[in-house]
Formats: sequence, structure tokens, C-alpha cells
Amino acid sequence: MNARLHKCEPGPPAAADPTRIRLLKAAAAVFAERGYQEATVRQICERANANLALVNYYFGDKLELYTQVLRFSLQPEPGAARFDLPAATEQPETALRIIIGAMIERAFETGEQANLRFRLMLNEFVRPSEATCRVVDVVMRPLYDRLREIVGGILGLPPSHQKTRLCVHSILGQVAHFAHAKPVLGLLWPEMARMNRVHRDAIVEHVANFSLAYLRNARDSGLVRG
Amino acid sequence: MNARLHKCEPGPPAAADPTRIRLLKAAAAVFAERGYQEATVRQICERANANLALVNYYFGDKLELYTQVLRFSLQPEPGAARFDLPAATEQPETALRIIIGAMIERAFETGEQANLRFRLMLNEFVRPSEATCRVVDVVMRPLYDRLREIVGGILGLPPSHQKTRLCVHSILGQVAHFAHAKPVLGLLWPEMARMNRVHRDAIVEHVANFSLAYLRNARDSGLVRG
DNA sequence: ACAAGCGTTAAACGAGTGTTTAATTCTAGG
DNA sequence: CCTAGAATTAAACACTCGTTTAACGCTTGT
Repeated sequence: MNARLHKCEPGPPAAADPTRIRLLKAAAAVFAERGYQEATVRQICERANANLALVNYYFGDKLELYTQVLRFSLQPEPGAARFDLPAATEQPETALRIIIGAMIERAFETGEQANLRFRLMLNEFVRPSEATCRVVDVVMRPLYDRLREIVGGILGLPPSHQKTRLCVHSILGQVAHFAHAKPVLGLLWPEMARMNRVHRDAIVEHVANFSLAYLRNARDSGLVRG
Repeated sequence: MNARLHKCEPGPPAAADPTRIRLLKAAAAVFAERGYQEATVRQICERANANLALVNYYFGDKLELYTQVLRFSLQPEPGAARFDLPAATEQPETALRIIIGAMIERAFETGEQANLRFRLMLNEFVRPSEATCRVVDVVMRPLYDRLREIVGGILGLPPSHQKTRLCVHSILGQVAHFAHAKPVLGLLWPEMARMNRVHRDAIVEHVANFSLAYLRNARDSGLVRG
């Protein structure tokens, strides 16, 4: 069934293998760009300058490579703050602006150093794979719970309240939409096709203001009215 | 290259062919459920109780079937109001509530009679296909333009204004997210997994209130502040 | 020097895809 | 009735996918 016998299963020695890491990085990029299903092992190996059989040699199969990509791109770089968890000491509204900006920044980040975690997550949102449960547990739920804390803090409601959750999904939905709909956006709204920093900043400010309008209003008018 | 020689290309005689229509209906359902790429002609033919070769016999190839599905599911049923274009005489806020409700209703509609146009559109949003341009022109842009009219009417801004467009995308994003994220939503928020009528109504009301909070606020404070 | 084992390679396999072909059935028209 | 053409069928084709295999270097310890 599997073919990865070259060493004991997990652990640091195998994790430090250079071609193994090349495969993981290439796989992260291809998976983030095309999603799990439409990404092919051949694309990954070509990008990694590795032989086709090495994916199965190191990881057994495509799905195990995908889950290890998630685990790999999750590990916090030493010294780098978790992008999606702004300091708890921030004012809730400030924290919300920061987290929205961070999400959109990550969604449009390009280049070699791009943190692909968020885009991997976005793909799972719209096209669940066989590893969706793992993705949810490992990268989505922490972000979701933090957003509920922040939004609940603004609303004056507990994080588990239905209204809190609905608002979190409204925010996530806006971010996910701007991230996903970029190609279609270019057809409906040509000026936005380039999507450079100016556009991104405008989107961040808009999403934050659009969402805060309801949150403040709901907080100030108590829990009853919408 | 093609094999559809059995009759002159378009026109009512070919369009009225019973098995041709069976194929179109089956294809609409499968494309709406799985998207263009992941839908297979074998699934379509099996659902239509038709032979595998008939897709190529009637439509030439899979892509032409897809575009004709879009054209087919677009044609308005006689006597049925266009769901996405509430009467222009409505008050803008009422029109917005109606259109949001209609979109979410269509997104979760199931069964034989489901109007699949909206779900076909949602798929193109997140995973553009070779027919995206056609989808945009034929089903997305009318909805997008109507939303800009309504939202611009509330904001007191022209439909082409950047703020109007951003707000339209915030609304579309929320709807698309609740429609797409249903499987993941069930993992993050178990109570919402069933997604019955009560949940749908709550979502509709929430999205409308969430969006109107900003629109009213922006209208009342003029064009300057967010 | 040599044998052992890991990393790597080219080639193939089996399953699944869209598409094509050639034969068969069905249906009108003379 | 009989035949020409349309509709339908089963089978195969060419291609891509993930995966497997067997052989090939290459280092390493003895």
C-alpha cells in the first residue's frame, strides 16, 4: 500500500531532507494555486525539479503529501507573529482591522515567500477535499475562534452567540469573495483587474468599514434589534 | 473535429429533441453540483439515461454542452418573473431584501425543479472555466448591474461609483460564502449543518441587516466618511 | 575493494477522462 | 416491403491521472 520505508516514519531527520522540503514547498504553491483535486503530482514534481516517483517515495501518496503540506506551512516561523492572531491586548475594532488586512494581504500575496496557508484554507472553503477535517482543525478553527472573540468583543456578545457567528461569516465571506473572484472581478470591473496595492488597501478599508457599521450599530442598540 | 451532422446546427427543431433536452437537464444538475471540471460526461449521460456517445453526437464536445446548458437554463420560463430583477418600482431597501432572499433561496434550492442558474454562476466565481466570459455576460452581469442600481439607489451614488461596486461585492461575497461554505460551516458550527428553512431565513435577514447598516450609514453621512 | 542501502531515475501500469468509430436499431418515404 | 437516413449502442481510442516497479548511481562502513 505504501512505499516510504527509507526511514522511520516521522521525526526531524526525515523532515530535514532537502528534496523533501523542495517537494513540500512546490506542493504548497501548486495546491494553493489550483486546489487539491486540480493540482497534479507531475506539476508539483516539475516545479520541485524532482522525479515523478519521489512524491510517493517520501509521502506515500498525494493525500498524505497534502496533509503534510498543511502541517508544514502551519508551523510558525521563529520570531514571526501568527498573522491571524493579533495581540489580545488590542482594542477589538483595531484588532478587526488588523486581521482583515492580514487576511487580504495573505490572499493576494505572491512570490516565493508567500505564506500560502490562507489560500489553502480558502480552497477548502469552496471545494472540500478528503483532508477538509484536518484543514478545519489545524488552520481554520483557530482563525474562526479568534474572529469570534474579536467580533463578540465589539458586539458585547459571547463568541458562541448566533449573531456573533453570523457576523464572523459575513466578514469571512467578504474576504473570501474578493480573494476568489479576482478573475471574474476583472471582467465585471476592469479597473480592478490589476489589483495592486492601492486596490488592496481600498478593499481592506472598505471591508472593515462595511462590517464595523453593523457591529457598532448592533452594539449600541442592544441585543434586540438588527 | 465535430460530429453533430444530424441536422442544421441551431434552431427549434434540434432544440425540441427530447433526448437532447434530457441531456441538457441532466448536465445542468451535474454541472451545478460539481462544477465544470469535476463533472464527467459519464455522470451526465447516466443521469439522463442516455448513451455515452450522445453528448458528442448532439453537442460536439463537453464545453459546447456546458455553454448550451448556460443558454438553456437562462431562458426565462414563460410567466415566471426573473428572480434576480425585482420590480424597479420597489423601494431600494425592499428590493435589496428581496434580491438577497432570492439569491440565497436559489443557492440552497434542491429537487428537480431547482433553478440551477445561480449555482452555475457561483461555481464560475471560484473556479473559472473556459466558458467564464460567456457566463459573465449572460447571467452574472445582469445581476451585478441590477445590484449596483439598487445599492447605488440606497447610497445616493451612481451605479458606477467605486463605493457602490465595493458594497455590491460585499453583498455578493456574503451570499456566495454562505452558499459555498455549507460543508465547512457544518464543521465549524454544528447547529448550522442541517441548513433548513429556519436557518436560511435567519441568514437572509442577517445578510440584509448587516449590509443595510453600512448603506444607510453611508447615505446619511454623505459621501465623505465611511 | 566491495557489498549494502538510500536516493533517484525511466518506464510502465491500471484506472479514469473526453472523444471517436463502426455497427446496430429505429423510423419514415417511395 | 424496402431502403436511406437518423438515432442509438457497444467498443475502442488517445490521453492524463496517481501509483508502482525495477534498475541505476552514489555514498558509506568495513
